[in-house]
Amino acid sequence: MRDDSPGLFGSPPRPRVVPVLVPMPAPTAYSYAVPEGMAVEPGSIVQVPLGPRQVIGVVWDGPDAGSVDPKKLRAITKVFDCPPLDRNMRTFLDWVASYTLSPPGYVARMALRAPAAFDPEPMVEGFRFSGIEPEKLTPARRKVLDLAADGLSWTKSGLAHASGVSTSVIDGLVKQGVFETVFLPPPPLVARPDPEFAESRLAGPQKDAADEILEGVRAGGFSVALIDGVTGSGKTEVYFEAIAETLRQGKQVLILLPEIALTANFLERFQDRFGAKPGEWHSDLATKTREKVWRQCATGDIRVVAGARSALFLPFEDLGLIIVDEEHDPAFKQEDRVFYNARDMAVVRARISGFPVVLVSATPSVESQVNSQNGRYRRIHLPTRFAGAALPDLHLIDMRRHPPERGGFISPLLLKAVGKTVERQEQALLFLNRRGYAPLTLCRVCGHRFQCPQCSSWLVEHRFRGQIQCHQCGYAEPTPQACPECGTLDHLVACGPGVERIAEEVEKHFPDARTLVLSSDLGGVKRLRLELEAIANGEADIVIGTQLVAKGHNFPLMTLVGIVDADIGLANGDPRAAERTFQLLSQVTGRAGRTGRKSHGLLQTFQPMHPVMQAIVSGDAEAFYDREILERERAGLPPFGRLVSIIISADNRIDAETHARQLRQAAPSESGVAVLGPAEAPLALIRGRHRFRLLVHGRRNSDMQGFVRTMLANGPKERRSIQVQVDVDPQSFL
DNA sequence: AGCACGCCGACT
DNA sequence: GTCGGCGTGCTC
Repeated sequence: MRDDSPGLFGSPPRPRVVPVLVPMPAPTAYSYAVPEGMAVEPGSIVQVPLGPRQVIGVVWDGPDAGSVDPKKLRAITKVFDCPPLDRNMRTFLDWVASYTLSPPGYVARMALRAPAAFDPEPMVEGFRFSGIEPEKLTPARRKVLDLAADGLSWTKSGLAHASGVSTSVIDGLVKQGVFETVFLPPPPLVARPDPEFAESRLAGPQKDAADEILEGVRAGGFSVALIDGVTGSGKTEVYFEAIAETLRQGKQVLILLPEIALTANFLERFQDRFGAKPGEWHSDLATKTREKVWRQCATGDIRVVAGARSALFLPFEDLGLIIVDEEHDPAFKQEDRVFYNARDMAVVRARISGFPVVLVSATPSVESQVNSQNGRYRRIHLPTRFAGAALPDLHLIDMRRHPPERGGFISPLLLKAVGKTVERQEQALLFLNRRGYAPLTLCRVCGHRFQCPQCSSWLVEHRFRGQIQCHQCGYAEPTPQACPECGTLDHLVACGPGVERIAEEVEKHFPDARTLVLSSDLGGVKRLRLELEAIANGEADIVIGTQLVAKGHNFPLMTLVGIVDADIGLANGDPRAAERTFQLLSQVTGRAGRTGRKSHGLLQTFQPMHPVMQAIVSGDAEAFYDREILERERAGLPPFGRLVSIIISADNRIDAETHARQLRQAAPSESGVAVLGPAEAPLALIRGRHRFRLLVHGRRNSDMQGFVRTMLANGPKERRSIQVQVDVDPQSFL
């Protein structure tokens, strides 16, 4: 119990009260009392009581609002022995909360995603030669003592291993007092990368590009560079030099990669240059490792982290550079809870802390293109491939003029090209971004379509597995023989192609060729690895692959890339459809042409005049971007406008949440949707520098309507809801 | 987010 | 008569 005896002047001593962010959707920090003798400061990571349980929170900035009923006030349970989140980190978290319209407690929680990392790692038990000779010196004991005679400390297993004896030998020596127990700091997770480990082999344009980036790194302070260049132009080698320079300055480095690109291949390349692996951070890290990485980032033991988007919220001790590789990749966007794009938030974190960011992509996002055109980002262009590897020759196949034979999906032109490639004993890649056998199955008798019982999207037949699967929620069942609607047997018909169906067609035409399907659903990572290796060793002639072939894997023997349906994704209502298609097709066709031999790309399309198709075959990316930028500007889409809907929930939270979910799914991808209570709404509206329109939920919304009318020019729209659209200048994150 | 509480429909 | 679904309110 607290001391509540009267103070010197008669009034009870008031406990110190501090704001604490707790993992809850509350609009502001909660207030907690600091027990006598407990030392906390802004950024301290603490445990506090919240309702019936204990939660992790962070002491926040500013004086406590003092508005909480003192009777409600509870005390902080404990402070963790852990570096507090620094001022810049706190500013960053506040900024992200405000920009994404998210509760600050949720954003803070993203920085505290390591359950038991907040207390120091336990010391490791070790042993040191005490100077006392053993009574009996056996050969095994001799070996151990030879190693440990210098008085350095060893772990038990380390010493046993190094001297080639079993641990019981050590146990015996410890018992006799030959070794004394010491406690060692836990070993670092990864070794320190050495900027001088391997000499940089850059020359020509790569060298110039690296020099230009180094200039920014040496100058210090905030800057953004955008490196662009085709696959194989040496982008990674160039940014490795920026990392080396930052390490020389004694600062930490973060490399953000799309989840899938965090491959062994990348880690090896890093190790070849720096002599050690970077720390890794991604969603399927073991809890223990996760905690170690978090902790060692905070203490500075880890100098470089390569991670997925959530690594942006690690509490680095002294971060000095962020690299965002494949910056255009949609995987940088988080679309649940806190909606953010890690690429943009990386720029914000760098601006707040005052250090450089390097964005990297062969096919930059339209946003970054705009930012580099208007001078916000420094553009660094790598014009050529390494070692003279040529880009493939690209051509369109007009599917209206060269249709496939009945029941097929590959035009005679593409089949011919595949045939020739196989004859020359080279490899061909057929790309189709559709898993399974057919995207839709229906009954020829009654027209029944197989739909997911859980989420109502189409069930996709997977013939290899004998299943029909939902690609939305993962639901699966064995492929039925009879129609569940009318019961007719054997009248189910597959509509449209998937990779399995393309494989079937290929095997029909080239029965002697070795055909391989690469798809994320066919076996785990291990199998995929083996298959990629087999392809590199020339153990396949024709590879049929989904999206995953676009991501960073190289196929040195590939001389033909055929895009089965280049038009997929052009007409799906996403305002980024054209951009995505452009990026995907560029990445896939970039897989070929690293052999030194002549290579080709053939794109099957029904829209040969479409600007995306034209830009791809002509290699004129600028033309595509210029056009896309104009269209976006005209439509007020990102990067020129951001749609933010604020839903004010008066008395029906469930409806409002459902509505919010719908809006999030339907709206352009950079939009924000916030659900607020009536009390919070005015605050949010005034705080933001937004222009907007509103959506109010609830039956009792007359008071809301009055509020909205005075707040905004346009009043209530529908009976129960008023939409507020907030257009935020997306550049305001700078 | 989690948890308790209170309100209505369907059952041992 | 209760069990349990869902909707609502509260947590410093």
